[in-house]
Amino acid sequence: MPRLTTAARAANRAALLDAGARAIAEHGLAGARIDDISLAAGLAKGTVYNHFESKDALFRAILAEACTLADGSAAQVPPDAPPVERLAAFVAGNLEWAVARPALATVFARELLAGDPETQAFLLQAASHCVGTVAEILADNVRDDLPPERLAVAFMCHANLLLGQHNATGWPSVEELPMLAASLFLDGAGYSPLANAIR
Amino acid sequence: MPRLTTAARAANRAALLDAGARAIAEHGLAGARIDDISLAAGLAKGTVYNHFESKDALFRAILAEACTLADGSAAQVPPDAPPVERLAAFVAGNLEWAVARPALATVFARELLAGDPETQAFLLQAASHCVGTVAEILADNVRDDLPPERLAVAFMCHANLLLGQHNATGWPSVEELPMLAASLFLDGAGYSPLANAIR
Amino acid sequence: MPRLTTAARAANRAALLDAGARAIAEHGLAGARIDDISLAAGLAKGTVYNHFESKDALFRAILAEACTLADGSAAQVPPDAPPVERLAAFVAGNLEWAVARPALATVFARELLAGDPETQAFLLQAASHCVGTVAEILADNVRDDLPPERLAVAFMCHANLLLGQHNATGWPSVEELPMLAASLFLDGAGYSPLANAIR
Amino acid sequence: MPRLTTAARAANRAALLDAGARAIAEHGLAGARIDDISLAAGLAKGTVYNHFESKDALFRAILAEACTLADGSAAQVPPDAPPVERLAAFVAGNLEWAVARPALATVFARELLAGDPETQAFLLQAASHCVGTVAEILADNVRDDLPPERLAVAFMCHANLLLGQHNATGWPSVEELPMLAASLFLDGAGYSPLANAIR
DNA sequence: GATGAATGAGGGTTCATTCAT
DNA sequence: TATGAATGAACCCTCATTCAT
Repeated sequence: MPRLTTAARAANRAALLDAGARAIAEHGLAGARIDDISLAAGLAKGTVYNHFESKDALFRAILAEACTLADGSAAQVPPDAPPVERLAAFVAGNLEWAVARPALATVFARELLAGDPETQAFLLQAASHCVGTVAEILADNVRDDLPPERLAVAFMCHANLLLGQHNATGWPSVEELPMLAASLFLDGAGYSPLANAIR
Repeated sequence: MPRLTTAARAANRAALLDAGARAIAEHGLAGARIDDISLAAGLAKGTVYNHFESKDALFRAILAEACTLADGSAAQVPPDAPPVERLAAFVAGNLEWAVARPALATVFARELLAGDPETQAFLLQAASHCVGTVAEILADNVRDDLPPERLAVAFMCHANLLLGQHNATGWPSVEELPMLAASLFLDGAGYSPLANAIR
Repeated sequence: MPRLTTAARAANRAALLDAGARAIAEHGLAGARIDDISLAAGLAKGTVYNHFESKDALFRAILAEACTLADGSAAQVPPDAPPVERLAAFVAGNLEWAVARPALATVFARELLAGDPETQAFLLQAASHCVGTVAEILADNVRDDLPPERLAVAFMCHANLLLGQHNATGWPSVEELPMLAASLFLDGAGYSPLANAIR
Repeated sequence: MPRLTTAARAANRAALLDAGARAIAEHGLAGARIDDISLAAGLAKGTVYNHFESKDALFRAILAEACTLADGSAAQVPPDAPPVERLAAFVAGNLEWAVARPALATVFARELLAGDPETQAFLLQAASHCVGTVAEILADNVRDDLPPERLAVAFMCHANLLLGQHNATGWPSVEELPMLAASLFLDGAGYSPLANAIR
């Protein structure tokens, strides 16, 4: 079996993942039809089952791909910088793939925000490096009464909420979004002249 | 000679709304079965359709009920108090029904956070009084670069995220949740000695 | 139980028969809903079952009413007249109620033309006087190779077909329809100068 | 790599059309169950929906098949012959498929005679060649007061009525039916010695 | 007798999954 | 390996009928 076939096979798999993310982003998991996904990928229905055990396995693979991208973004956060800038860099890194693959980002955000517990657990485990990085940023820089790991997830949700705002209304722009997310999270939305002054 | 059992009819409708919220909270809209909902309400399948046009109409009625409860909570926010306390009172008011009817709150939060645009638009319109109250609280107390209406929705999402935390892990407790939500939102998670000092 | 109530009860029954005929004419037996019928009669759903055993019994009662009217028309055919005129008189008599109650006529015609065997048998028995009258007219005036009873039914179908034409297109008019039906049936549509000459 | 079993697929479609015609002839459209139709065709319920959009689309396809057969019969009517014989040939041609597929003929006749206006319009359009042929035969050979197209439909109904007689009672026989239909239609049922003499 | 809410069997339709080619 | 027709369990919804008031 020549390696060209292997490359084509990988391309088919990637096409299915992409088409699946787009269908699920638009119609939800239950509303996305295997038939439509395979057609959008330029393949036949049955081919989906040559690559994935089931619709659910396809869904999981899509989430896993998003987690891999998120983990990759986390790896590029500069180690030595103020917390606000590290958080903003984290958001900016994720924004790169989220802008390139908006459907994938939509699915990822939706499950992170409101997925059932099982799916959320899967995400946290598959994106553990990502969560750990954010938690580490926050660990020494937040109020003592807040557990860092939970805040890390909260921050990711918070950033995704802003991305939803951007997708829906254009505000905030891609350029301002990372710093806005970071500063809103750390300093709040309140009008604090003193806090702003020292920032 | 109209039916005299108007009260019984209303009770049946309420039972269907409650059973529907519970089923949808657990299995999602697509996964909730009309048959199960009616049985959980102690009624037969067909009775659902004496009260609601379709599964989707039932879903909408459930969301509308949540919006009504949210609007009611908003009406009880004290007019003269510091913003943090008004926000906390808003959260506390909603917490009352959210704790009494966790499934309803779950459905409401999920759609507010991650519903499709159509559903989100429905929610904002059905809970417009609620959104308006929060926006009014925030209007004079947030950084100038942030539109109050959007922040109002963001705050509601933010509080629901914390409620999700509470339901999943027990933290934060019902008592501390309102003030935590309000202060996190206004002042951020950052360690700001000066800001904390003046708070 | 006072007799006024009895009259009202009869009126309710008549209203149900009329509404039933209209609903069935428009939507067919399967498509006509008991709910709609009772509402159109100004009554509630359950009342139908105070007057008729079942939907099917209502249907049968509607057909029986049509048969009664048809039998009445047959009774008024003049005994001493040329066959063509007697047939025309038969058609004209039926046209009176058919024009007054088009829905009832539609249901009657449809079942006569294309009802299932059971229903057709019911009609022939319920309208036996009517069929007998036509058969008697035809008995001595048709080709020897044709059985009169079957021709009687054929003639009634034939006349109903023309009524359908009238209802759909306005042609032939109510005035010309009876004689057209009779003459077409007896003399055919062919251009027969000799036959026409002696007619 | 398209499916190679195109022939098998066509056979399945034909089996569904045939089973559908038989079920609808026996129970009516509303009374025919998709489940029974598919089982009678040796297929599973869902397969019906691989071939037809809906029950109604299946019904339409059945009618269309009858119209195609009717059009084919019309094409074989000899061009140069007396009108009576051309009409009889038309009936004989249709009798061939009607005898081979009695259920299909029953459905076709029922809708032609008593279908709702929409269905009748569909039939006339789908069998336009057939109607045109009969109208052309009648055009120069009927009384001046009769529009040929309407008579064409009337003749088809008339012939179907006789076919119904044949199916129900055995009279008239298949052999005598075509000429009886033609002569009854053109010359009527009346005892016209002169007309008969010149025929 | 009239009412209309409740009932639940019944049936049309969907779609994830299988498997012969 | 890719294909796509076949499968059938699952599920929403309809509506004739019942019966407590």
